[in-house]
Amino acid sequence: MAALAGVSVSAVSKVVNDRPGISPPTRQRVLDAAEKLRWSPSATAVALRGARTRAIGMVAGRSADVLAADPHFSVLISGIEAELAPADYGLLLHIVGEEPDAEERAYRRLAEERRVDGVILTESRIGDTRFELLRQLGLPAVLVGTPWQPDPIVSVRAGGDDLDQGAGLRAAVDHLVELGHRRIAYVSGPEDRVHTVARRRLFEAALDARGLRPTRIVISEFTADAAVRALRRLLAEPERRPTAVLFANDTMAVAGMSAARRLGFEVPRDLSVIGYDDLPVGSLVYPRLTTVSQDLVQLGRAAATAMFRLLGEAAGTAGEPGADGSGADGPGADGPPAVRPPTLVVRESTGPAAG
Amino acid sequence: MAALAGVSVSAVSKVVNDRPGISPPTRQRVLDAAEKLRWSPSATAVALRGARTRAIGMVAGRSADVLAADPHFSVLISGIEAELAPADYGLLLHIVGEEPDAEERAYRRLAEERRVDGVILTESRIGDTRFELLRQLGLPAVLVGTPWQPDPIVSVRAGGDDLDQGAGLRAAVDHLVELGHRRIAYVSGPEDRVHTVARRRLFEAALDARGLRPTRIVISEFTADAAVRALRRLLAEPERRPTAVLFANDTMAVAGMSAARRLGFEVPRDLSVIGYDDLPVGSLVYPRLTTVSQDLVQLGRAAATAMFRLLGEAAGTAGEPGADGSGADGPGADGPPAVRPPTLVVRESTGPAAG
DNA sequence: TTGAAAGCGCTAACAT
DNA sequence: ATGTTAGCGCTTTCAA
Repeated sequence: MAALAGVSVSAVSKVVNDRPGISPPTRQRVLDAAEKLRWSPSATAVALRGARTRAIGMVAGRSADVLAADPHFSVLISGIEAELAPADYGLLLHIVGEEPDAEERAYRRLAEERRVDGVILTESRIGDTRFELLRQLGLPAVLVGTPWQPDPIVSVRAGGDDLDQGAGLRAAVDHLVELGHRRIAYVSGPEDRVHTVARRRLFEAALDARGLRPTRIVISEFTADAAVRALRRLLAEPERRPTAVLFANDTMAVAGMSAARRLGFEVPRDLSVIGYDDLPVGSLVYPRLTTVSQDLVQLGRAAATAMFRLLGEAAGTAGEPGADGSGADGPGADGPPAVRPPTLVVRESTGPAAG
Repeated sequence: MAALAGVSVSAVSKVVNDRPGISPPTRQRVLDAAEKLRWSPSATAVALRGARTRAIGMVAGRSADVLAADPHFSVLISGIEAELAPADYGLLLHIVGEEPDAEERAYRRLAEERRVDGVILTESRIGDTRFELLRQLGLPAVLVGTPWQPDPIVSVRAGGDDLDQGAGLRAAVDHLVELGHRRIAYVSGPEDRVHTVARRRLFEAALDARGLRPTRIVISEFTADAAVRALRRLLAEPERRPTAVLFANDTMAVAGMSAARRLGFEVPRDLSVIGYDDLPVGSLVYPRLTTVSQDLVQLGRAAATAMFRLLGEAAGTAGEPGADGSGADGPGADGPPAVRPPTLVVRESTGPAAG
């Protein structure tokens, strides 16, 4: 456009980027022309020139249908987008299969092809190699969760500093103990994830603090079927039967409740059930699920904010270093991304211990 | 890279694009160099040059938390991604608020900034203005669903041609009638969506075919609360009380079942319930939800495939017109994207009519 | 078979 | 205050 509609190319550039050295009349003419032609700078050209793509990447190393069944991920994405959208950033999603190198390839492409300014990682794993990879690739990264070992990667998690991480689980155990429960079981997920292990440990610690030991810990998988199987085993032997069960997440807890009901146990009369995450499904079912709630949407927002901060610093070499305060310019660097610690939400799936 | 690691820039270009006019040795040298340097063409530069961004856009005109609560969308995305990923296409997501012009702005940006090669639309609406807008913008578009009025836009839906669209609902009604139900209610969603109206009509037609009339049709909203309220009204007057209820989607159906249970009605003993979509949540609950199943993942794949076809044609003006058959090149143009018609999946939430 | 060179739409020096 | 110009990393004629 530019030349055709008014003046010269650099004038246009200066106007759209709010650079000084433009007279009000010229400025206005450019704005008018842009308006009339419905023109706006080509993102590709800008990216080519300046290395800013205004897109953040996410790679999900799971199959499409597993992902579809797991709302956790989509809730997180909602949060991330909530922050990205106003800054006019896009989210570039890449769902790759379960094969380990598919994931690595995806990150490599993202980096080599310069498609995104940075990536957000989730599902922190034990022995995670992604941080190192991303560092090699020079791709700014933010982790949602806790690194498996001390690592300089930027990360966000509910409760911020680790001190508050266990608050929800402690409240859950206290709640059960006050209801008279003494035999409390925990159904964990696959322990190659950091958060899975952390939650289980936090649970054990909370129980320990009340002088109790877990009745059972069943390591299973993150699927509804696995939850059902775990519950079945838990309820099989009458003499060791728990009166309450905590699950590693809401989906498993809901599946567990159904299984209990199917086996003839009424919730919460015969068995109390507690989930983790506080997904919408928890209040859809009957009885409504008591759960440890963490603000996943907020967590997503925090991750995006942290990413903006990271990019702001990275771009600091040549960009606008000061506070021009004009807003509407994307990455702002204000307060630290704080996410409230997990809390217990008592609904209907917990009650006094049977007998 | 190129020059440094071997020969000349155009040689490299020819190699990576499988263009003729390269001797095997040269070719090999380029490949080796690229391998060693872990180099691959910059997506931005390619896009700038050739108008292909290898990204598809999607704009969701809903607030982040509404979206989070609705798995429908994420399942669809899984399907789309399943097709995009192997072709090395990315999905650029934009979640904008409910404000009407925010959505339009998002599409405009996508088009003006040339960030994507095309967009996939969902949630076909009555009086939808998006097709026209996209046409103006010159952005290739594929609709998941049926246009509200005859429109040249490319669209995909379960059952392909409209003839089979009602199969699931007919089966559902037949199933209920055979179980002895005569008073069958339908809880619809907001009728500004095409599919909402279509499903309700299909239901009425199916009922009509059996010589019955719907006991009640309650237009509500697509939320769990609304479903609960609707059900409450439905069960309020004993003399007109239905023995079976169909819901416009699974989430509402699950919420409805819980509400029934809370009101003292046992499902399916006192009330049969049928959902629509067949989302994972349906088999998580007790009793497991009988539902009209459509293959949402497949629908997503079909949309992506249709998009590739569209892009292939659009690019045909200057691109490779023939069948070079080398694969790995992205948009293939094979069979038509067929998605199986909706079918009834009978689980546990339906049973013989009470009394 | 290979290389040189002209842009794609922008931004940032450098003139004017 | 404004215009000119050299690339960013590629693809693609066109010459050699």
